[in-house]
Parts: sequence; structure tokens; C-alpha cells
Amino acid sequence: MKDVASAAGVALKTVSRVVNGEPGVHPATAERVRAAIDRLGYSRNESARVLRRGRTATIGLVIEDVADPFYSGLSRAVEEVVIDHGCLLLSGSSGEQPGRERELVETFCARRVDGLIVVPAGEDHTYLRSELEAGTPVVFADRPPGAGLDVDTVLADNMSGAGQAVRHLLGHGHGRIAFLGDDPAIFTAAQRLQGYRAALGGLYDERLVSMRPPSLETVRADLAGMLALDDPPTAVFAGNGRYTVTVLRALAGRRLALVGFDDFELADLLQPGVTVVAQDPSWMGRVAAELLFRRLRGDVGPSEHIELPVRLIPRGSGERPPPR
Amino acid sequence: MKDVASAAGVALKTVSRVVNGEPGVHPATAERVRAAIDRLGYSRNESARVLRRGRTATIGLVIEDVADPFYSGLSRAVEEVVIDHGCLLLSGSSGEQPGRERELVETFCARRVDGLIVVPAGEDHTYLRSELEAGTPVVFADRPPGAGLDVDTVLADNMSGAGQAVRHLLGHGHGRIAFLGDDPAIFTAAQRLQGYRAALGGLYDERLVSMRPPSLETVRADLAGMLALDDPPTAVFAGNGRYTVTVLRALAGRRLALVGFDDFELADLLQPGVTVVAQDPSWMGRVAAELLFRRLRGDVGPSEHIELPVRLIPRGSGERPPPR
DNA sequence: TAACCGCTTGACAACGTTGTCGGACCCCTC
DNA sequence: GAGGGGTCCGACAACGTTGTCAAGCGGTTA
Repeated sequence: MKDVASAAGVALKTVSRVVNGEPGVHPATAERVRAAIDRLGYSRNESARVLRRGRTATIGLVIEDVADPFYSGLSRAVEEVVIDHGCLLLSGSSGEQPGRERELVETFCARRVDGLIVVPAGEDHTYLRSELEAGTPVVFADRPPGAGLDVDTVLADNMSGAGQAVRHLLGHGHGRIAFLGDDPAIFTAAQRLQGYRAALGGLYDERLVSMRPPSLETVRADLAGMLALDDPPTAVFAGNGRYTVTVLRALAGRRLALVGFDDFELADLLQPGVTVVAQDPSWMGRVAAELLFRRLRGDVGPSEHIELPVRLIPRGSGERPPPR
Repeated sequence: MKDVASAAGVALKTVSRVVNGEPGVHPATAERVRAAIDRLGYSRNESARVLRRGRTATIGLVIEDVADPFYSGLSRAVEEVVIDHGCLLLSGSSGEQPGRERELVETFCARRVDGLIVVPAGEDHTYLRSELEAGTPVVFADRPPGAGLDVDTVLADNMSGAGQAVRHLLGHGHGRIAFLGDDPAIFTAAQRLQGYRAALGGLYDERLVSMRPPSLETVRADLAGMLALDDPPTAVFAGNGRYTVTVLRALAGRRLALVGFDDFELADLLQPGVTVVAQDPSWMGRVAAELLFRRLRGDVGPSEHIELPVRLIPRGSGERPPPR
């Protein structure tokens, strides 16, 4: 900028004014400055600007895994909103590791992001307290923070979704419905289990519940164990997209009914089509980002807790009757 | 940092030394400083650090769309490598718009990223020249830059992949093979068309080629047009993952043979399984990122042009014989 | 004793930008 | 011609950090 100034024969401050489109610069001068900028290929140093102004125009996003379609959809939606607000998005994947989540958040904070959207992996978010007190708004998406943190949340209605899935299967004559899902330490898994259990009522049987990692081996083994029972399941409720796909592979032709949580790209092309409880990751991302920007604009109301509805999409696999 | 210094009763520089783990600080002093840091919840201001040091420890990644599984896989792999090098990743989606690509690159440059990985959307990258001359290494992935730019590239072997697909179908008795793919303005689409054409030789028929946007309507219409010909296609080669899925939907039960470019999650669960020419997005991301870091470590050799092999995975849809 | 060394510490400038303030100049009015 | 108001411009300090350099201190050696 100094070079531009001397090249254009003006003071530093005048260049700054031109670069930032501030008023009070003579058009002819501005033109001369712009010419010098082009000639020298100058581009403003954002670090210095941030240092001076205090605002970074940057938002941090911590998700579980960009390569998971649910989170990449959410991510894309957040990015859209962030760009619309003239900001930049920093994002990172925690890989479901609390330590990595914390590292990412701290890295983002060290870079002085203006706000954060977090899909938490861990339980303890007390490390965020000082940042919150410093006034950085934080929105939790998909999962709430650990105890004692009063922040905005945007969650899906997991319990009701699980209930819908189970009632749908019950309605088609199934009384033995297995549940395969994530470790209940993960909020969404616990909620879905709870919805499943509540909808089943007296029909609940813990032998039909498996909450181990979604590898093909464990899912196959657990399903085999359940199917070997005297009264085996006739239907499966899969706790999220990964489980749905893994269960499909593990079932390999067995004609059990299936409802999965989360929609996925080819669900309608499989035979039969896969009935799912669909959430909308883009919507969640958009809502979370917009809430964050409302906070950044100065909205200091009490923390909001938004719960997005989910809906069951029947496609065939959930409408199969039990074998008579 | 100033506050920490006065709280610990030392000079600014000593705090700086402790924060950066520099040697030459008495253990007792360091301990006092660390205590003060904890007490005040201090965290280093990266903007100031960047301003002072000139290195941002940040890499920029421009892709087409995070929500596309190919690019989210690539993105995740790049992120892994970047984190392993103690850097942070800035990423953005161009949405196939050259203007947005340029904006993203310029935003990243204004933030003084140490290096860039770009999946270009546009043809003209002369705007990168000044940045390259300033010494910022840039790696192009998946697609090469426009003419006149001598930078590292990491591409898939698109032509050979398309050739494999076509020869596979020819080998199963198909002489009429349709190609549906992206606008040939997109490098990968043009390469795949060329591979398709070369492998077909005299059997090439431009009436069997459609390169319009992959919406269900256009694909359905173009396929219908081809199937209404006197000598209709008996097989389809789909130019990328999106076309494969769209073609599957558009065919809706018609028993044409199909080979798609790009593997996708449920390809093996469809009936029949979908034969694909698979590329490995993670590999591409890793290779591109590692090449970039080699440049950042000072490797100034001539620009490298890496071509990653692809491989055909037969699953059923590509082995269907033509109707006799 | 003087000179020297290693270890620890601090003063200071600089990175590139922007906010504040005041000065120079022109035009208009009294 | 004096005063007032507006427009345009520049000097300067400050943001928080780190690199450079030098100083203080205790111990060792000539």
C-alpha cells in the first residue's frame, strides 16, 4: 500500500480510502490510485486489516466429517449464507474425536473468528466459556453442548422421527423391530433410541438393540445374533445413514422391513426403495448460520433452541409386511 | 499478551518466548507466565502473528461443490494432510462459476494463504500470474489451468478411463454406445469424450452423444431421442457420477447396459450392480496436498504433471449383453 | 583483577492497515 | 476582506506480535 501511495503520489491514507470505497476522495485522484493498484498488482493484506479493525469477517465451522453427505450438505448451506454476508468460512472435521473438536475450536478462536457453528463431538464444552464471555457467538448444530452451557442450538426432532419410524413399522404389522445405531454417548443416537423405545412401549426388547460402530462386520454379527433368536426381528430401524447402508449390505437379500434415519441419494433406486425418516441438512445449516448472523448483528435475546421437523418418506422397504 | 506480561511481572518478549516454546527462558519464569496465561484465558492473536511473520500457515482449496461426494472426499483428504503439517484449510465451492472461482482465489490471496489447491471452473487463469510470481505455490487438481500457466497438476487418466469403459462394452457385444456427459468446456468431460471417441473408432456416431446439464428432464429427453433412432444404443457410458445416477433414474427399468465414470456409494447394492470406472478422490487430494507442501518446503523443480490411474470395476450393469 | 562466557531477560522497531484529527484549499456570504 | 462551511487530503498513533540487539548476572579462566 505504501508503494501504491508513492506510485500514485498520494498519502497512505488516501489509498486506504480508495481501497475501501470511502467517500471524500476526488474522482481523478481515485482513478490515479486505482491505476497504480492495477499496475503494481496490489491486494490488501487482510491480516493487518483484521489486526487493526478487530473484525475478521470469518466464521468457523466444526463438523464431524466433510466426507459424510449429511455434513457436506450442511457445510455447503453454511458456506452459502456466510458468503452472502461477505464473510469467509473456516471449516474442519473433528472425526468424532473430542480432542480434535477442541483443537479446531481453539485454532479458530486464535484466528479470531467472528462466530462459530459447532457440531460437537465431545461432552465437555466448558473450554468455550471464556470465548463466549468475550462475546463470540456460538451456535450448536445437530447436537447440543455439554451441560452448563447456555447457547443457541439447532437440532432435528430426533425423538419424534424415531417414533414415526417405529409407528410406521408397527402399523405394517411388525412387533419385533430391531434398532441399530451409534453409541448412545452421541446425542442423536441416544435421542433416537429413546424415541424408538417410547414408541415400542411394552414391545421393547433390549436384545434387539445394538449400538456398536457401523462396520459391516459388527452389524452383520449383531443382526445374525438377533435373527437367531426364538422370536427374531422382522423389521429393522437403522439409526443413521451409515447404518442404513451397512444394514442393507448385511441383510443382502433377506426380506426384512427397513426404515432408516436420514435420506440418501439412491434410496429411491434400490429395490425396494428404502423408506427413511428424512432430515434436511441444508436447512439445518442455513438456519444455524442465519441465527449466528442475527447474533452478530447484535441480537442479544435469550438463547434459542430450534428443533427442525423430520418426515417419513415411504418407498417400499418400510411397507413390507412381516412373514406370516 | 501485554496483560499477561504485567500479570507475570515480565516483559512482553518473555511471554512471547513462552508461548512459542522458544528456549532460553528459566523454567520458573516460564511457569509463572503459563499460570498468568491460564488465569487470564489468553490466546495468541494469529492475525498479528501472521502480519509480523509473513507466513499464515493456511492453505486455500477451491473446489466445485463440497456437497458432491467426489469433491468432499478430495476435500477431506486435503484437510488431513494440511492438518498434519500444522496448517489450517480455507475452502470454498465455486459452483462451476468462473467468477466465483476467481473471487475465492482472490479472497484467499488477500488472506495471504501460503499455497493454493484449485479445481478450476474457468478457462482463464492469468489473474493468478502475479500471485505465482510472488512465490505462492499453486496446484491444480482434477482439471488443468487455462493456457499459458505453468503449474503443477494432478489429474485422473480420463481418456484411458473412458477407453476402458468403451472397450468393456464393446467386448460385451455392444456396438451402439451412447455417451452422456458434461459440457465439453469442462476439461474432464472433453477428455472423456475424446477417450470414448477414440475407442469407438468407426463406430462413433454423434447422434449418440449428449453433453447437456445432468437434469433428469434433459437426460430423459436425450435418451428418448436416441432410443427412437433406427439403430438405437444398447449401452450407455455416463460421463460422471451425477450423470450415472440421472441415467439410472431416466432408464427406469429399461435393460440397457451401463458403465459410469466415478464410483459411488451404493453402486454395488443396486440391481444389477453398476459397473464403473473408479477414480480415487482421496488419493487425488492427498497427492495434490503433498505436492503443494513439497513446493512450500522449497522444491523449485520444473512443474509436475501427475496423472492418476483409474480402474474399471465390473458389477453387472456393464456386462449385460445387447438384446439379440 | 580483568576478561570472557553462557544464560536469561528486556527495549525497541517493524509488519500493513485504519481511526482520529487537523490542515489546506475553494467557494460562498456578509 | 473577513468569516464560515464544505471538500479533499495527509500525519500520526495504534492494533498484537516477533526479530534484533544489547544488557544484566553469575561463574570460569587467564
